[in-house]
Amino acid sequence: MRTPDELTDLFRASRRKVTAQRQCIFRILQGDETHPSAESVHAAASREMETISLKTVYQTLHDLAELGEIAALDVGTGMTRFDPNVDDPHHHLVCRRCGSIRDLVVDFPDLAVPKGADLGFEVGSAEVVFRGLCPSCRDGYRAPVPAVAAGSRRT
Amino acid sequence: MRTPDELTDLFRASRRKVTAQRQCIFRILQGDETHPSAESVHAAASREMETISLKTVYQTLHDLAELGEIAALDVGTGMTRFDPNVDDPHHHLVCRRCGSIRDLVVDFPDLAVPKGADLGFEVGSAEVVFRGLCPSCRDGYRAPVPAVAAGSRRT
DNA sequence: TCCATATCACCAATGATTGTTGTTTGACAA
DNA sequence: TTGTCAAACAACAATCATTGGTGATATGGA
Repeated sequence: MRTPDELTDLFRASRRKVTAQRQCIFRILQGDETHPSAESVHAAASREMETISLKTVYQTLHDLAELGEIAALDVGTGMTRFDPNVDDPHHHLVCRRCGSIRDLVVDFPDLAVPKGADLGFEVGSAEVVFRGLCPSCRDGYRAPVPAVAAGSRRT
Repeated sequence: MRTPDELTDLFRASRRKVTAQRQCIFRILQGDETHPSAESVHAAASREMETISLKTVYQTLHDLAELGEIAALDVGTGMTRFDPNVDDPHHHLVCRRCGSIRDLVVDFPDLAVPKGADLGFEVGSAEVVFRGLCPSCRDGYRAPVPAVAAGSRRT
């Protein structure tokens, strides 16, 4: 993701308006490696702007995703997670207890659909999700698992 | 997944009851390679049993997943998809237009988190999702995209 | 500064999934 | 076969993440 200032220009160039709320969200995402949900971003933004609405946060996150400045991930934690790191290709480690996500910047050279095995699919991209336990959860720390969508029961 | 008869025994052995509804679901899943959603299974079951409730379908699918007889997948199509093929390890091809899923039985030997790169994570499993267009969608066929969860807008 | 329009905050709606409740039914033993 | 009881059923309401209206406000180029 670019800097808040660059994003300001980018938004104006794409006929989008730059509001105080959006700049606040830009700043929050800047350097955030926690792969926050919309809700998390809203919580952080609310600390700076009491009245910012969740809808505004969703809107801005979608705009950023549309511009390719952040990536929207669905790794089965019940909420869409947003990843400001779109500059170097990477995969993800997902904690199956608390849902925390870490980037894994490793290239798997042979990760491609073998010729003839694609069943006619026109394959565009590959994502790898490693599931396991994050250091905290592995060490038996029982943090309250963040509220998770009704339907995201994992096995 | 085992045969309906074997599943009957397995359910009894695990103190679960075997009802007509459950056996109907066993039969529907048997050999199904479409990675159906709970809703799809319910639609198929309704053809045999008018009054079967969606809740019952969810319950049985969860039981089967708990027993390891089917796998619950979240590949970002907005609904949990269920995969009766748990016997040979495989990955998935997901159509980004219509959400159809195909198995890809290919082993990627170097697919592992390199030592030292795991950030303290205790990694248990790896899933690969290839995204692209299925043959129908690639050929320009514009099937009505199945209704998708509100929050599953993909970029 | 002014205007067209994007964005805001608030509230209601949506869709997948789960909780609740009162009734039915499978499993197992007498 | 029948009695018993917990498990499972169907119907309905609730939940959670996310999105759709709507009237008011603020942005950015002229």
